[in-house]
Amino acid sequence: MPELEKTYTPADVESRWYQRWLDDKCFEADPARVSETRPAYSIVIPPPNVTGVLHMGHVLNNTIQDILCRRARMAGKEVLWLPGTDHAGLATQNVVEKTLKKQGLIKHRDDLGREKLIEKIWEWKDKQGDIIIDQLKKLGSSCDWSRQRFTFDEDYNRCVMRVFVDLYKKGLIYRGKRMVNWCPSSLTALSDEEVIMKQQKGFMYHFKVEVVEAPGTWLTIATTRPETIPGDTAVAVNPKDPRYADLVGKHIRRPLPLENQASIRIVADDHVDFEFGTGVLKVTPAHDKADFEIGQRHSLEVIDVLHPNGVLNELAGKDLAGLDRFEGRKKAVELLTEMGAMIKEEPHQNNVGYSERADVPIEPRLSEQWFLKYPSVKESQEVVANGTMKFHPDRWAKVYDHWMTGLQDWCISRQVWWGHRIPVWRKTMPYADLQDGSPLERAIYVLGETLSASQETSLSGGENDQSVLSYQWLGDSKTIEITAATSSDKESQELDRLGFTQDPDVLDTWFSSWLWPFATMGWTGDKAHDSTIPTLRAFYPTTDLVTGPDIIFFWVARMIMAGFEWMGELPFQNVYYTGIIRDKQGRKMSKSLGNSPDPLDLIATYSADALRFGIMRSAPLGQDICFDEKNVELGRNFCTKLWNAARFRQMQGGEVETEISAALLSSDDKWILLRLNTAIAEVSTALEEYRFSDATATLYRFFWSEYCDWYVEASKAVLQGSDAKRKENTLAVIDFVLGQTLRLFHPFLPFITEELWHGMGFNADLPENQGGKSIMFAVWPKPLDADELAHFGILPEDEKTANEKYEAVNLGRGLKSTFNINKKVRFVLQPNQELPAYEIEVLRILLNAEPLDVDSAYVPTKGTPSAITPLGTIFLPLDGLIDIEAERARIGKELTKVESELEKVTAKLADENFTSKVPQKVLDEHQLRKTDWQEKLAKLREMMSALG
RNA sequence: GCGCGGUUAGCUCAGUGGUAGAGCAUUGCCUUCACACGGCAAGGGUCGCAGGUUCGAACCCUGCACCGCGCACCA
Repeated sequence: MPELEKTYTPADVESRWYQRWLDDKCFEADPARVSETRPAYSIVIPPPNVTGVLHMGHVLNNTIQDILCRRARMAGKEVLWLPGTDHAGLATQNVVEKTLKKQGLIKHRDDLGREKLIEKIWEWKDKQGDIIIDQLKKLGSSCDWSRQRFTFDEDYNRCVMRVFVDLYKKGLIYRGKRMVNWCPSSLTALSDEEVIMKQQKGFMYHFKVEVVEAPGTWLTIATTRPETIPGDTAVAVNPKDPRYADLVGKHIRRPLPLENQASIRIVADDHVDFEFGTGVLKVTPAHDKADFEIGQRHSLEVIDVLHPNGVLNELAGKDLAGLDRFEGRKKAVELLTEMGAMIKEEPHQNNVGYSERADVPIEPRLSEQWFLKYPSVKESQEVVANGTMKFHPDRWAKVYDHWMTGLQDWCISRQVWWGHRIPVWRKTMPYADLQDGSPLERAIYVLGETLSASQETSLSGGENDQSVLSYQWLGDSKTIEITAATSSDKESQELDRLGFTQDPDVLDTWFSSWLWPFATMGWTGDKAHDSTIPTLRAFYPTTDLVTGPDIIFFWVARMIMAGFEWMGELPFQNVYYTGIIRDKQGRKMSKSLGNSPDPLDLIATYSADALRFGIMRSAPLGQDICFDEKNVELGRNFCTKLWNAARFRQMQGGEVETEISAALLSSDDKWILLRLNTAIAEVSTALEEYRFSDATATLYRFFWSEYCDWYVEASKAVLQGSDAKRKENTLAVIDFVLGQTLRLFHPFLPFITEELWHGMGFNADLPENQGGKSIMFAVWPKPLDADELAHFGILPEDEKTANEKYEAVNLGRGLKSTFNINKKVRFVLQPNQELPAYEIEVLRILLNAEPLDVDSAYVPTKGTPSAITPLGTIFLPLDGLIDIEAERARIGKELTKVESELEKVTAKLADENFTSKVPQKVLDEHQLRKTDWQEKLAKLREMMSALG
């Protein structure tokens, strides 16, 4: 056995083993190895942004995935943990643009232009993109890096294109002019999910307007956005509101812009709540979703007074034009005040939608965008509702169901450059020109003859290449607008060549992410071909998904729908939702607060194992995690303890023993084997139920208190003794327990367990693929079954035997502590049963007694402290140092407690209400308790009177 | 407004009807030949509040309060 270093140096060990695992291809999944006896287990990683750096959320999430994967490997499964990164459209473009600006290379992205900027981003990606991957490796993540994917790599892009065209063909994707969430900072449309509502403290402004038909009659309007008054094209009241009934149909004079105080209609609309404000609503169809709808109902004009970047335009009037929307608000208030229209402004709290990414208020804006009607909704909703797919914790199923019930079409187009470009081309041309064109054009021409006003047809007819053409005759019936959507490279090149213009927009990042579980496995969309792809066949659907509940709509729900739509099957069987990491004060960790520790610093200080253990220990199922560095420190301490316990074993010498002789087992041996059984069962169950903090708690308790504090200390009676045979047997027990323990720990602490596995020689004599090469393939422990326990002669009551001994030790130590004795000291035991020499020796060692006299006839000096234990009475003779008062006080205190407990239980048993209704088992328990307390009381009284 | 989660020792949390628990922190003692990143021991809780069910409630029911989150939303 090679000797273990006195101190553990994780940095060296961790990098050395990680490299070794890579070299040995330990993480690589082989579909060919999957069989009935070797089932597949798979996870796809939630791909971190390419620009990202590892934060505590990643640590939590990936540690959990790694634990699941490593445990699955040990359970004999063929494991695929498929890694990769997300191109993260807008976020990445922002980061690169910002950097280029900082470097003074550009002032605006237009300085570079679309193609050049995309080139720059690719450069950035190639240079910076793998940072987070390297960081995941530092954490110990056992991903199959040979299969690493990127949501914008060539094959992946093809998947996205194919899916788009497929949905387009199915009529689920459409283009339309709608009110969308517009981000004035990023200058793009956003989906509803990317808008977060924030509570705002602002003002409600009340201003008056005069009714045109009845001069002198004024209406008061309440608004939070006076800067949009120039865009007002009506005011609305509730049709049932008696206050304004006679004004409907009349007009008011719009106060702004000053140079164009148009007369606008008073309309009646149910949307208006007459309790709110003054019951009069200004209607700005261009800048409010509800107002837009009112506008539709009443055919109102739409006046857009804002530039896309949130600056007021010329339609806002000369006073406001050129001002930012917030400055414009102040200015509008000033103008209203000057003209005497302002009545009051009062503080007002309302909710404003913010762009999640840019953190600025969004503007509802009418624009032409691409929308998707979600596919496979019904199956997706059902699969979770009926429990076929399980959410952990399951309360998220309700949240999911609620969202799925109220699905709104998804705005999938983004006005940025970095992303999958919408594969739609357009060209307007005289129909006649098609006749002499390219084969494609001629084909269109031929089809065109049969076209009515607008029609769709498939172009290629090929099975793989999907494309669809649609036509729209323009007014003169001689010109047509041709729209082509295609996922074929060849066709898109042809379209470019023919002067078709591709749609400038790119797709929402999540439109690629939702294909992740199958697009990463080689999916092409060609059913015949896909059914032959070994990876897809073996590993889809995946087993578990581990993610944060914050992306349940963004990602999880959409992946489920995509899974059904293109694979005809759910994408994963279980979804585990992690908690959100908070700091000690309960605040969410964020860059801006600077309260998120750098995981790499933590790894450098405490080791990756320590970080993993620390975070798992504080991550209960379904709760947010309150992160405290103390937990990582504790993880480090735990690793040190493990290291030293292994060293202790090594210092006892001898080879690794495997044969345990039943005949030579001590009560302590039997006890630790039973405790190990319990630990194995608890950890296994906890992992199956995704209760990671419970699993670590069990490991901690078992190893630290049960194994180290009790078992190892007790077995020193044998190890320091002279019986070589017994010593050898105890070492065999220790080796067995340590070997099993290392296995149990491995998913949590991959590095140190691997180091010790080899350092202790546990790998020797094991087959290559079952622990010989790496502990990660060692068989997961299972508790000794009834036959094995019988073989070793272990009975359930053996646990009690040892426990009684340990209780006696506790009480003896308590005596010592009470009297401030901290040296080896003489104890006397008056036993209530026959005790073997071995047990007495264990007691002596654990009590640190010198000597421990066993004497049934012992007569203590008056005032000798004593304790009643399950093994008899223990005395601590203090020759000459007796403090009778102190002992009397101690016993007195205990007497009080015992008396009150006895009183309670006696009262209960005397109550007929209790005794007549309670089950027999509970009654027996109480009876027993009563007897115990009575016995104790008697002994204590005896002790008290012995004090004189 | 609707929904979800939480409220137990100074802190972080276990504990789904029968004697209130763990780790950390605190305090005291101990450098004993695996480990001071250690060992031994001690103190510390009317289980958010108010009702109810029950022989018995931290646990089940009702209401309330506070903290956090999600959805919706009235200008």
